[in-house]
Amino acid sequence: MDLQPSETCCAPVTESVLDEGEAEELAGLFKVLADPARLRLLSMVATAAAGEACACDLVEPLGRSQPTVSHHLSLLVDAGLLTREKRGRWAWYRVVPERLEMLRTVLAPAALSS
Amino acid sequence: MDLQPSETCCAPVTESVLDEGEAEELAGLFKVLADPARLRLLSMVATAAAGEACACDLVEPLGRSQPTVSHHLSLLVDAGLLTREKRGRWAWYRVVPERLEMLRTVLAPAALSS
DNA sequence: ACGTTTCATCGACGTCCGTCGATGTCTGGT
DNA sequence: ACCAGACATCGACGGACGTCGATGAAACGT
Repeated sequence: MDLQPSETCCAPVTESVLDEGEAEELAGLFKVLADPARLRLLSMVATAAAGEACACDLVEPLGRSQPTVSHHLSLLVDAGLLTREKRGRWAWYRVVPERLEMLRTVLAPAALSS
Repeated sequence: MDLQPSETCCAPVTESVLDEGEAEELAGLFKVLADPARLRLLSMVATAAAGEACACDLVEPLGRSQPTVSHHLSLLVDAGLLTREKRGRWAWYRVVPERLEMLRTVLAPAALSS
């Protein structure tokens, strides 16, 4: 389930009715954000010093097991919201601002109302 | 599960680390958007003429049963994304732009990077 | 008063998903 | 070569959720 390819998924929800495909793709993206653990991980990485965070520093503050944290981070990466870079034994994560911007665009209000 | 009361849930995800409560509340909101049927309903109401749509006009284009459509609309209303007004035998729905704007704010990039 | 229409609610079923312990994989140090 | 540490993957369990048919509630027309 890799969502990255289509960087510009859909027009704003308020602009035209989404077809099944667009809706499915967008829903998949929102589904990744629809979990408190993943939202906190995203938030932790976003606010980390130097703009990146090591997975080793996320397990304890999140309060979940290491496999669970790894699982959630993988989903965030697959959704294009984070990037993973392995350096030595550690994995470093960064947010992808363009991806957040894309979601903001989708939620934008109608440009002009009739 | 009524989410309306707190109109301004959280600071942007990129600003400070969300605590469990904020994350849970935000996740609940995104969960409502994390379904293709609900996204299409939201889109249909948003693009409807006069800014409102009758439930009777949403069942057929969505391609789901009437109870299912009603269920999804109720979730959207509970999440504060739609309002419902009953006029006679019909139920009319409108989008709540402030709610979408709130979500856009949460996804906003950091104001300034170090 | 009765039937019809519109919509919400209920109960049930199947599937998806978050979670964990156990295990595998790779890296670096001794 | 061996061990230890960091992380990903696997398999399994339990709960949450989308879906539908059946039913309930309310409003309108005749």
